[in-house]
Amino acid sequence: MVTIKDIAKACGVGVSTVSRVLNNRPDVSAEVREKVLLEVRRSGYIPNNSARDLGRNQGNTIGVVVRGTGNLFFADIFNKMTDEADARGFSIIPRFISSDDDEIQAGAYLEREKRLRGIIFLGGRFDYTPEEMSLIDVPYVLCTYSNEFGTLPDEGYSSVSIDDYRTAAEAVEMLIGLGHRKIAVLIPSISDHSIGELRYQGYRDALAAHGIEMDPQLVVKTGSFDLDDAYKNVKELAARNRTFTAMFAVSDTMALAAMKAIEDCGRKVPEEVSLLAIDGIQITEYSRPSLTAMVQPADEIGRKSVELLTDVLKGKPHRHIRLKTGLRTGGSVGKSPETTAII
Amino acid sequence: MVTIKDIAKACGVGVSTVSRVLNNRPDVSAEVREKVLLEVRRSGYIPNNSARDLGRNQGNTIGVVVRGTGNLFFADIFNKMTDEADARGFSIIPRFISSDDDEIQAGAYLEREKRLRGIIFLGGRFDYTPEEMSLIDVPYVLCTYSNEFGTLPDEGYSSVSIDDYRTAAEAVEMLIGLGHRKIAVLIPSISDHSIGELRYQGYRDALAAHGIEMDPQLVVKTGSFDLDDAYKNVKELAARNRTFTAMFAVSDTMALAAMKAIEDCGRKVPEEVSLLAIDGIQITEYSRPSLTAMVQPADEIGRKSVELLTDVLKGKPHRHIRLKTGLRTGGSVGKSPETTAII
DNA sequence: CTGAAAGCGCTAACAC
DNA sequence: GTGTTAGCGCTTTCAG
Repeated sequence: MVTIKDIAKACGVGVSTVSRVLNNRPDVSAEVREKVLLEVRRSGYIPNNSARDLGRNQGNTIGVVVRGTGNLFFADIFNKMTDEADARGFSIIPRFISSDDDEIQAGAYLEREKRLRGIIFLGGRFDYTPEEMSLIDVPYVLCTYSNEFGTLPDEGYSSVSIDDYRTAAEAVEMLIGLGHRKIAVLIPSISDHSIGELRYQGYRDALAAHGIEMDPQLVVKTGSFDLDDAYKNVKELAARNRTFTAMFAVSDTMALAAMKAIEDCGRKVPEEVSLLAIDGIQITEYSRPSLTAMVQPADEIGRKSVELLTDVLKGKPHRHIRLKTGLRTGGSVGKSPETTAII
Repeated sequence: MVTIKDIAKACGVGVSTVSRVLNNRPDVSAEVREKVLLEVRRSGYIPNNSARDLGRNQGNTIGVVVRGTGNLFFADIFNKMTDEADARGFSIIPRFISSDDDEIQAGAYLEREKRLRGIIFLGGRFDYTPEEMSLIDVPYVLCTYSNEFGTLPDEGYSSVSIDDYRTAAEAVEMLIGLGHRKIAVLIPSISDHSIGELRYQGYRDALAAHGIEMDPQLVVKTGSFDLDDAYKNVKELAARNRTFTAMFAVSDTMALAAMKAIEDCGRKVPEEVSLLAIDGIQITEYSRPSLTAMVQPADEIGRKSVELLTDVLKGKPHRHIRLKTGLRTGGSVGKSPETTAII
């Protein structure tokens, strides 16, 4: 194996000079730099990352803790993160944990084990406290969520997310605009201080703003993002309650399960029940009818997360980015059948 | 930061003893081991990976080159790989490349840059030659595919895959058994020396074995695994050809797009057209009708890939594992309408 | 600008 | 069994 010493010897310079060249340090004469670079290329030398990391007592590794396995939306984001990290000279080490596990614990462990420079939390709770986060000693960014229910100072972390509350409210308002009054909501939990809670609030407030009384019967809490749970719960609702004409689902894939459940109960989407969701991953465009969704810009979320983190690593201050969602018009949303009847 | 020296000092032993305990070496007395372990836990000490790697002159990193971004099936597998790697004390560094990129090139670069111990190729071509693979200097395993069209010696690499040819043939035979004769196939390419080609051969041979002449019109080549391409191509076929009563898709998600295309052309699944695919990811169970599929054991594929690689790293010989697929009965497959008519 | 030398934290002989 | 010590390959003072 060719090491920095070999390069130094071959060029008749000291190792520190080679090190300087390798790290683009300015204090090397042009000709020496040229010679070293040439030898590096000739010999196919690639610096040993472990030695580097050990030497400067830090790596170029970013940990990504993905909470919620099987989340197809996260897969897209994660992909883009690795691309962006590569482009910026960082490696990404992923850790997938289930929604039941503690992401902070996982992150803290990963940080020490792998000497991370920073951590990106992809999916998680909104209620961290400074005490809790003190376990994490490197900069971190919350991805797809923020700290709405917690007490973290803004300047202590970065975040990239959509405005969950607003997006949900807009979605529900769109349904209201189409004449829907009995609007169900499909959600893992309304009080877990997680993304679902925020979207639930958007739903609740949108109804209230339009003078619509909320029917607790129509709040379907599944306990998870799992499709099977979504299907079961919606089927149960649809079987015993035929009043609702629309449903707002906090996730794309849950909406797909809901669509099946609703149709399996003999009700048509969108003629009898409209279905609207947040996320907008590609495959839900191919349901029948294709799912209407508030699309999160997955690529941008992934890229921005890495950008923010590396910026902080370079000394820039923490930032909080809110990305816009776009409406993907599908065929799952229509006017309320009751409206139509009245007309 | 707490280091191995701190532990040693606190326990009144030498660093090598601590090292031995940390590495589960047998030559340490039970009581010393106990004491060290206790102090490790008390202090929250976590070994520095870089130093470890440098010390033993090798990392514990496995590279995973994922070819084909957006492949939902791969996401599942990749997940499980990281779990298994963690459990075995390895980290995984992923690299996602598009189907147009060269996975060997990507792997070779990753190997040198990150000092990989081994590489897992998730998705790729089947026609590698030894010359080509000589770029890769560490053990590697081909995941979800093998070297059917190439010239690699079996003992030079590992692989984990299903029997693509057999699985495809079985799928088509199942359709034939239900009276179907005009069976279309949906596939990226029939001659790219990739997974599709193998499955195409299974399709072709199954037809031949049952004396059914293949209709070239019914071979839909999309050029990619992309859903949009699948939709467009199937729609085109369905618009001008109403003879086929069944379609075999080489991937789940393509099948979903096909289902939509077929129904958008006014034909019913499964009454008029049966649809059968390979992969079996969860979400395709929630199409309407739910997709019937030959399910690949994603979890096992992921875990076995890592197991095989780490085994080889321990000195064991390369192995080739063929995992069984299981039929997931959905609602997208039925008897041929022509059969029914005859009865 | 450049080189010598002292670590970074751990592993692995080697001696006891 | 256990401690001592010499590296692993690189970064980074510190002189010059």
